[in-house]
Amino acid sequence: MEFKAIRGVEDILPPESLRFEKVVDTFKKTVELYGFKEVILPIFEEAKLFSRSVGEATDIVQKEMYIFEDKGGRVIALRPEGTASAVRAYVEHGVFAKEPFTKWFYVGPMFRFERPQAGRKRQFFQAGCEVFGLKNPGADAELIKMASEILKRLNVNAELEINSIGCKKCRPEYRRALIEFLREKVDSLCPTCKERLERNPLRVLDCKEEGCQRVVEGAPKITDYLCEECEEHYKKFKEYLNLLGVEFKENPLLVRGLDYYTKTVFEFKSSELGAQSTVLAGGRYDDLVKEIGGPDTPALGFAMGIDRVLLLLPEEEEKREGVFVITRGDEAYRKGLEVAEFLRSKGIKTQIDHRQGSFKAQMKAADRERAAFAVIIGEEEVQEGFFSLKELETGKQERVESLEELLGRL
RNA sequence: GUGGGAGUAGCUCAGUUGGUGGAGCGCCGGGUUGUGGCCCCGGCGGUCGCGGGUUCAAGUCCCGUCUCCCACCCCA
Repeated sequence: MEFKAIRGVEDILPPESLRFEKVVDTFKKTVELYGFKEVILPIFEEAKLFSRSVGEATDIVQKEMYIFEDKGGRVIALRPEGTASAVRAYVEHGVFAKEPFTKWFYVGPMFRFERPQAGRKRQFFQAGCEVFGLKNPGADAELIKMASEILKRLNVNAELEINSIGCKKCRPEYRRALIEFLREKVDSLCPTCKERLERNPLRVLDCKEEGCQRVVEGAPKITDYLCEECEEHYKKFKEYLNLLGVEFKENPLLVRGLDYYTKTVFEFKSSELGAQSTVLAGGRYDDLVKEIGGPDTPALGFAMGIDRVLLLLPEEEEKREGVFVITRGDEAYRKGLEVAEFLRSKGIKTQIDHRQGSFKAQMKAADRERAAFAVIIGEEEVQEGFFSLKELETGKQERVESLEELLGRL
């Protein structure tokens, strides 16, 4: 085969595409219930936007971005995530000046140059939400409640883990304490963690290496180092989660891979997914809007991995719907074309068999297309001026005299 | 980027010590000159991922390469 989709990029054909749409539709309907409105954001941005927001030191920026120079000499990156663009748009259009708080959602492809695996493609799809202008812990709790509602409606079982990673006031102190602790045990750490120690010590906390995990068990906990404001926020946040009936597990080792997070972080994980188990995750990022050039504005959000949700969705049988028109002979075919258009004009999904094969072949097609009814027009029907209407589920067939009567029977 | 497994019909997979490639499902047709699903019969369908090598002879052995899967890593 000469042409193939490139590595890590895949086509989504029917019926999979129908399930994809169902996931997006469920997401949209749920978040709209909470007052979120859609933003449609560009797929590429100035590369600098991502190094600034996601973090210069992160793997996403260091080795996973698709970067190229356009013909105008601009350094462009395909977006590896959605939050950076949302924040940029929020600042660029002065949205903060128009409304006290903002709730946005977006859906679309993201790009990361990684080794492909199930649940990890180079082009993958996220549906995400962002909230700007709310510092209240109730907003955190409601956002997570909404996220759990989306998953529930999709019948996805996932466990929620939460943590607080503090703010720019208290995190540096914890960071110092952690580095100090880890330096003493440096010999027991894996090679990657030895490197992480100085540059990004929090990442050592969720290393899977057994030796590192044993070290981490005795390490200082971020939650013991939170400043008064962060501690109060975390406490209230948990209270509201309980109030809203959201089950969660506190995980003091939960840190996120992107630099912009502050205070609340959370992750929904599924045990049915193997290594790529995170289905939906996010957190608060109170400093990012200012970092991108806007006013000091608290914010929070999450993204859901649509491809991963799709892996968890059961395949279901397609429901019978609509009409399939079967004809025999030229005059009947002409009549059939008219009937099909008539039914469509009344909002009824209708197909007609253009192949002019045997009744048997056409009936088979009607069944395969999962039509609810077959309208049969043959010689007899043309001569006497009626239609035969067959209900495919039951096999019952009846004589229908007019288009109006046909419509009434469907 | 590292380590491991796998690529044979549209799909799921057999294929022995190297000797002219099979099944089930699906698709098309017939059994029913006007009727789907169940059953029976027949048919279409293959560059054995790709390239090279060994051999009289390669799906099978060797080398390279691409893709998928698993783990590391990363993350939604």
